[in-house]
Amino acid sequence: MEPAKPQLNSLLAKLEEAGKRVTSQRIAVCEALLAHNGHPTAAEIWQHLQGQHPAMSQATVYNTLSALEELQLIRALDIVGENHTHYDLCVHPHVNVVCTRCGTIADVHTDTLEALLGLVSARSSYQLAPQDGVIVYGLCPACSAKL
Amino acid sequence: MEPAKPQLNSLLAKLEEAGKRVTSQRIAVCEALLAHNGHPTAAEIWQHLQGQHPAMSQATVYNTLSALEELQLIRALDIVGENHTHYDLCVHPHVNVVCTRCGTIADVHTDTLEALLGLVSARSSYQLAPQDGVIVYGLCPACSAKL
DNA sequence: CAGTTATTTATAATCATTCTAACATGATAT
DNA sequence: ATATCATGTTAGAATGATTATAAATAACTG
Ligand SMILES: [Mn+2]
Ligand SMILES: [Mn+2]
Ligand SMILES: [Zn+2]
Ligand SMILES: [Zn+2]
Repeated sequence: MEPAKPQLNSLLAKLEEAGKRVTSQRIAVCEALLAHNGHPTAAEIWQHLQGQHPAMSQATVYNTLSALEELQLIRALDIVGENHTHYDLCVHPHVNVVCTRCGTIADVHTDTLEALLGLVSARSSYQLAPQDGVIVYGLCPACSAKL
Repeated sequence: MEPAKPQLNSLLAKLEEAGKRVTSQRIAVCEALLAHNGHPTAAEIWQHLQGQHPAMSQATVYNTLSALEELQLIRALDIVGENHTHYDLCVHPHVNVVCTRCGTIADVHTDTLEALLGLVSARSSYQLAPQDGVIVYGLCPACSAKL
């Protein structure tokens, strides 16, 4: 049900298509995004790159993530209670379920979300972005058990 | 369709019930929240109170909002691209539609959201908070027209 | 009232993110 | 190729919302 993970080549192709240069730093950030299977933060990407690209500046990570976000190749998730922005490689609309205790994020893919977005667009007259996802909050099974 | 705005007395009663003292500062913050019909930030609340309560510290506004949030009397909204947290007095699950150009927030109340949340809870096994709402992003009619 | 605790205040500290300016790199045009 | 120009990278400084601290104040208890 859930869409296939994007390929490195397609990310780089779209960067180039947008007139951005495909630098070694941008390739590395894209690779790190693909390597992380969840919803990484800028700091996590930067840390992950310290081994292979020790000269990489944090600003470059931030700049690259911003560029990818503007091209709608990734999505920024601002999560209440966390001070780092998380990024989502999956730009197909889906629900991100965040545990308010431990921060674990689960993805739920369902066409009920698309139904909701259609309804919201019609009712509000807002033009929604085609890859709008949502965040909901709760307790993950492990944290629920611990209470 | 949308639930009635909460009363000042009910907010204060729940604070007291939770063992919190009902101070003049907390009353003022609650009043300011009720007076603002939208989704105010801490800074907006504090500015609004400058006239009547010029000695009110920003920390008190932050502390009061945190207390109200913990008691689930208000909800924090972290919006991508804005650096201030917004607060929502309406804790009935609904969709907050944010304009990515001008920041205007519209509310959409629909039971499709509750259907979605039920489905998400079942599929993810997370225990969702009873007043979980969501945020979606788009262009408001006015901003759409300007492009 | 006196004793205890919660709250408020002013201020400083935190820290994720953005800005700056110098340098490096890649593309383009002679 | 070499010069020129635009774009990207870097280290470090600046920003600014939020949080922490510690002293002063206000509310509750008996
Ligand atoms: Mn996701
Ligand atoms: Mn709302
Ligand atoms: Zn958890
Ligand atoms: Zn707008």
